[in-house]
Amino acid sequence: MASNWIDIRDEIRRRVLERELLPGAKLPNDQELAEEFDCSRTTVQRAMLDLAQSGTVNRRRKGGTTITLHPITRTTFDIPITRLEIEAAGHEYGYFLVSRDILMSPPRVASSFGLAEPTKMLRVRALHMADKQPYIFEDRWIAHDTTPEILDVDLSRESANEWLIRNRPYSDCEVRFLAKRATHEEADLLAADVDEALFVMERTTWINGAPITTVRALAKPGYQLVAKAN
Amino acid sequence: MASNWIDIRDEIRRRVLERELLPGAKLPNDQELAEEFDCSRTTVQRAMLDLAQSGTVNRRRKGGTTITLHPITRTTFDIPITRLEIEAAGHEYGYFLVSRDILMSPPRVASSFGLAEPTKMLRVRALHMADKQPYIFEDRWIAHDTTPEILDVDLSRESANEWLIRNRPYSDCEVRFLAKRATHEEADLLAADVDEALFVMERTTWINGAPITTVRALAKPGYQLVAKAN
DNA sequence: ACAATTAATATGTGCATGCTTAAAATTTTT
DNA sequence: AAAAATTTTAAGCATGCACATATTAATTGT
Repeated sequence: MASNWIDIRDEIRRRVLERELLPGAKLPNDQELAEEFDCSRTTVQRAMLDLAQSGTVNRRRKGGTTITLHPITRTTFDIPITRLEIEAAGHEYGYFLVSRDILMSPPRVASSFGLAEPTKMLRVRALHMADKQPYIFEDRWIAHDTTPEILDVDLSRESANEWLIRNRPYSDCEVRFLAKRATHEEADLLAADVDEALFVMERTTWINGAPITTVRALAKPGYQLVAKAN
Repeated sequence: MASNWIDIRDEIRRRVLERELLPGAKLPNDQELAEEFDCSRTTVQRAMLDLAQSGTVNRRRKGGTTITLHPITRTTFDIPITRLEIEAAGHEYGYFLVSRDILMSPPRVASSFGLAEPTKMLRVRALHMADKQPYIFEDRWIAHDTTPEILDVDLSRESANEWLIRNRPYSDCEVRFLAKRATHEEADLLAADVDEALFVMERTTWINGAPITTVRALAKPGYQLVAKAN
């Protein structure tokens, strides 16, 4: 008779799905649910924690538990290291440094860090390849004042991304997905047509508020990011 | 002296950040950590649950807890209902039905449901507008054999999405992000240039294995999806 | 009428204990 | 001796109970 937390979660989820519980509806409190499901309040709590994390319900102390008013699709994407993504797909990984310069960051880059003023940064552009074919082109800006060691790294051998992941921890990360038309140069690098639509992943990282790096990764035409929701 | 679960989580996270714990490293078991942090195993378990869900550690019964070998960027996106997204941004929402037909689904659509054979489906194309400007164009296919009521709905007044959300629960959902070049017609509808790069969100839903709907949403030029990771 | 205080209530946290699972070690079988 | 079946055991996982904390509502004081 007594339920475990997964049964409870699934049953509440079913009630939401079957419209027995409508968006905005208030659930009985944990104690009452525990009686209904013939278990302790802890077990109900465990189920509710999961439902709250998946965005199905909202919980507020004293306010109780309510079904999320406006249904959303909550999706979790794992963005891997490009080399590993390529190798996991069974392809041969290749890496090619396109350019390495110390430049003033353009407004787009400064603003992605939330900075008003452009600063001098290390800009690294590189190409990741799968089975000799272009896969992802990355255009990276590194705040070398917070990570001076990067200036001594041979970036023609290893991608800045992998060096940074091994050596420069970050505390905050912002991710941004968008689409962008290929410029002449980008089309050339990615073996794409000019004006081809490219899928773009931008990532910016900070350590305790200080900028580390921002990268715009342009994927080859046809690239897709897939996830299962719910 | 005794720690709470958030302190423990943050301390483990700090050790990973500071490279005191390297990728692949094995953590002490919950019992030992409980002694170190002067608390019960349950409290450690709670911290570890959180770390596992954020992708920082992997836990295996008997195998113990290890730091994730290949760091990934795990990001959670909440994709809202378009009307609410527009209204939340303080814009006036507009909706316009472009077409409504019963057609054989093309291979692309059949395969997104995992079906080999094309079937007859209801195809609805509609435009969502923000302050009279095109915002998102959606091209939707609905399996009307599993949802026959949709055939009686006046889709010139309400978007199929909102009707479905209110009336047709789903159990599984797949999300896909990509970029696509605007065709003449798409450019026209979205007030974009031909060949403009469009950000595309595709969502396919099922109820217990049976197809419900698949939608390709083309966002206006400049659209971005943003999330904080970690 | 308004602000400050107090009470009530629902969720959150921590601890103790027992259960479940998967890897490793052992035994049995072929 | 190798392979299959079994037992052991070391980990994480789940649950029941008691207490902490936040938020709302009611009450009291000015």
